[in-house]
Amino acid sequence: MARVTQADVARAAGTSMAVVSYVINGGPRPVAEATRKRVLAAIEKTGYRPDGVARALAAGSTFTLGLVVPDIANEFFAELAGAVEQSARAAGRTVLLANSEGDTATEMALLETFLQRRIDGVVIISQAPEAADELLGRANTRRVFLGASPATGSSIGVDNFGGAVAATKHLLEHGYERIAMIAGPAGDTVAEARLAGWRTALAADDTSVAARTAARSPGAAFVHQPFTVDGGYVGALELLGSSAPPDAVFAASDRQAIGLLRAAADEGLSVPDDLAVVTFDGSAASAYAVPSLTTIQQPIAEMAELAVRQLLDPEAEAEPVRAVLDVGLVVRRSCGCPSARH
Amino acid sequence: MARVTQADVARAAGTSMAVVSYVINGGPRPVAEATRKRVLAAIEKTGYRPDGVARALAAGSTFTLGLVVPDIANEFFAELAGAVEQSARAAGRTVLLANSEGDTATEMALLETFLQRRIDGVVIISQAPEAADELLGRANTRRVFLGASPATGSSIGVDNFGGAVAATKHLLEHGYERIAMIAGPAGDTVAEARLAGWRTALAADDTSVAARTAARSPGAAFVHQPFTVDGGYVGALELLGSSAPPDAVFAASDRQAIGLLRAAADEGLSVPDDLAVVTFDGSAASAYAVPSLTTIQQPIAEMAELAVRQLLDPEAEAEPVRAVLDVGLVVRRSCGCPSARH
DNA sequence: TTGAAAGCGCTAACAG
DNA sequence: CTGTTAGCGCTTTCAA
Repeated sequence: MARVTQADVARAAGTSMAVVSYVINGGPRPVAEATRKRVLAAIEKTGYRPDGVARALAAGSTFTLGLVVPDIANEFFAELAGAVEQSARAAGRTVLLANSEGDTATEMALLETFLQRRIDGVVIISQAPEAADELLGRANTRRVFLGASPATGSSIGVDNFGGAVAATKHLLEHGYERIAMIAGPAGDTVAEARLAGWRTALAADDTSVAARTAARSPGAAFVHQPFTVDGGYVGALELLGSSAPPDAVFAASDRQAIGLLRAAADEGLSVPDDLAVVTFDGSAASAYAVPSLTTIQQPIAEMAELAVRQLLDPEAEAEPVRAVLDVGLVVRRSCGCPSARH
Repeated sequence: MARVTQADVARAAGTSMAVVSYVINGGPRPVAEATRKRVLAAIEKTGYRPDGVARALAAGSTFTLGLVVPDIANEFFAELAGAVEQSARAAGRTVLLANSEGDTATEMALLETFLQRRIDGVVIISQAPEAADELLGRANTRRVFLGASPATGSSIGVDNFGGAVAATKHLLEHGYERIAMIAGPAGDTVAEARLAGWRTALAADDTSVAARTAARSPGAAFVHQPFTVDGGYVGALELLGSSAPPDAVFAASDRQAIGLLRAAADEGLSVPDDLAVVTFDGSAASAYAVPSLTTIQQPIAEMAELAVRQLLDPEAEAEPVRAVLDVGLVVRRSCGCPSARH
């Protein structure tokens, strides 16, 4: 009933612990084929299971990656977490998941416990990139930031500005004239980039009333709201209740768009007929919504894969990635495109 | 730059490693207040961070819990994962999250890596409860099953049967006569319990056409589908396309209900006017859907809390919990209740 | 109340 | 190619 250790296996195989270790790890010394077979048989026979903790202590690696997200119940982060876990698993690593709840102090506390557990690296969607980077740097721990990132070091993001421009342009091409925006929290880098994209696209389109409106009273046509369903709901009500309600809205995230849909329904507005919507993220929820949401799709799997590779690749140690991935417009129903499936 | 160890702290405090350990862990031996202060100061000064791996090896506990869910991108599981993580964190534990992808082999492999990492216990939503229980039992690892569970051991579930009865009854009270069901996968215990509840409620209501229909051709009024949005979509199309389409549907999960909503929209059916819907789970998505979904609410936080407590409580070791928690009907718009908010 | 030292189970020099 | 052994950093027994 006691735990089977490497020593037991060695005894059963009539060899030494070192050799057992070599066959398990495929190195660092070669082992004769016959010996290898005997060891494997002994492992089988004894039901030996390597002790990851002891191995981590001796080898100096836990084979574990940490992932910090603001909110795992947010489908976008849930999908990302799933993708990271998959990439990590493919690389023989396990992932420790933590929720910062969008709170800086919690985030730092989580990183602290990660460090205590000696994770090999962390993927983080940070609320305070500089502070997080500094802490991890001091602990000499590899890290890659998704979204908001510190001035230096590895980060993977998407072209938030370009995506927002594309989204807004699409709405403009539909002929909508009062294109409002539900933006993310003020000060958030990602949110600001999307907001800037929307502004830029409108400004470039001098025929639109929206452009003139935005230019004259830049505060009128958008609202800052958290990246939540509720944020989208509240923001939408505000926009729709204004003296000059929009005929289209660009929501900075799928979560907000879901809230916007709910608000439109409450106001008796039909989407896209009375109000067109384009959003940002491309989580599965955007496809399932009624009506389905035209959205700027983030390459989730690619981001996850890239992040994990950067963390694990010994070569990559020296030179950080500063990736800005492309996003694509996925046309569905909510923008009013007649040809869209669903 | 090298790692600060307990020995460094001991040196800085002018004491021994043992004493440092005592103050960090608050035992098992008492420490003079003055010494304690010196040690604390030394920890501060050196920037010492305990090594969780070494501690785990020496103490025999990793302070880590494992959680296995079928699919983290499913909002219900995501919410559950969030709740488990929160409960675990409150108890000073970290959680290792893994996705079985609904696959038995993957599930077993994940449990195997958990065991290697010597997690202190696991919370699992299993595809193969008996096999999982056997594996964990052999490894002497504490576990609690959520949903499907083995014949013995700790499990926490909800009253699936009762909830389904309540959901169906509610539809019956509305006066709907052809109440169909999108059931979960055939053979799944949870799915079968919900299906049985629906059947029972219909059978008890001898005035309804649905009851007669179900009694005469039990295969006609329900379809087995996976617990996914797509499953709901496909199932709904099948039901709606039948020669005697339903005027109400009970979906076995929120995910399926989302798909059902989409299918209804595609068919030009308005919910709840043309088709009433009640679902099961009560994830946040059910509240955000348009129309908002009347649902059987599972007590997610309570389940998580109970599970973590059972895993950690030394007393609980001997006697397993076999909890069946109550569920409640949350009335929203999709069932046709006029008074419902949204 | 404190300290010395024996492990926890494994990896990887190093020596053969 | 194989074996011996010194740690990895911490907890805890045991003796002082």
